[in-house]
Amino acid sequence: MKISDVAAQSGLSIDTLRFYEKIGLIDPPPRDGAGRRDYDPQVLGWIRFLDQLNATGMKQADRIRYARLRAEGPQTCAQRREMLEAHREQVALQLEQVKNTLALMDRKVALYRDMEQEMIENV
Amino acid sequence: MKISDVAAQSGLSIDTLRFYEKIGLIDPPPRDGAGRRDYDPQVLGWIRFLDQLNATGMKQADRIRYARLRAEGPQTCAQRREMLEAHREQVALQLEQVKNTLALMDRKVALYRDMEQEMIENV
DNA sequence: GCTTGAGCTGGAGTGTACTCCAGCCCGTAA
DNA sequence: TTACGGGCTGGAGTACACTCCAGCTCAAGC
Repeated sequence: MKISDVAAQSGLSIDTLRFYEKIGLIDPPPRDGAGRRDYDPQVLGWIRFLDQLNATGMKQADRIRYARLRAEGPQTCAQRREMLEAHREQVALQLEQVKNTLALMDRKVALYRDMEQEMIENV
Repeated sequence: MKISDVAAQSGLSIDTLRFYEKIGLIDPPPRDGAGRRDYDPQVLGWIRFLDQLNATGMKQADRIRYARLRAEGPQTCAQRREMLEAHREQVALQLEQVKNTLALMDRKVALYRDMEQEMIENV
């Protein structure tokens, strides 16, 4: 796959893909005869996972650390598992917080509706 | 309340409190005889709400817009409600994503455990 | 065979959200 | 009465995560 295809299918920009490669989040792909990156489509799954870690607030530095362990091969399973378990706890807390905020916003919206209603009645 | 008390109880730093005031997220509190900020404890509730908007990904610019509407008084209820409803949708999507990621991480952790077990057996 | 477009590199620039600092003032405790 | 500790201001600095740019190469279509 060309870099433009990966960009289109992953939602990352071409610049971001190269940036991720530079900082070690994505393995440098092989190059074609003209020196252009030629990605294995499997990279899409990895990018999706990186996005999910990102969206749940994992820091770049930690994602890089995870990516490096992953690149080292199966002997780093235990460390990767520990990282995921630690992040899992963060995400679980986040889930509670997001639920609370959702409920709070629903209450506030209802409150504002009441206030609007009252203002109409008091004309 | 002194600024140090608000900082201690809100979890924000003193610098951040002054910064929030500067950009319009927090109303400028009255000053004591020596020119020091003297906060109404109610600000704590407002800061907690700001934190929740923050933690659910609302942009600074939008939080400022909301704060400005709030400062304008009850006639801005409808606009604030609209903002909250829009953000509510974002948060609901986020909730789904966080749930998915949590499930994915659980699967991955289980997978890594299996792999570790297998590596032990294959010694 | 020349133009066009995609991709390449290294490095500079951007936006967001703080965070820190110098140099000042003021009120309380020793 | 002087030495602290806490607070003040305006402005500079930082961290993170991209994003953009100049100037180049290469391959393919006309």
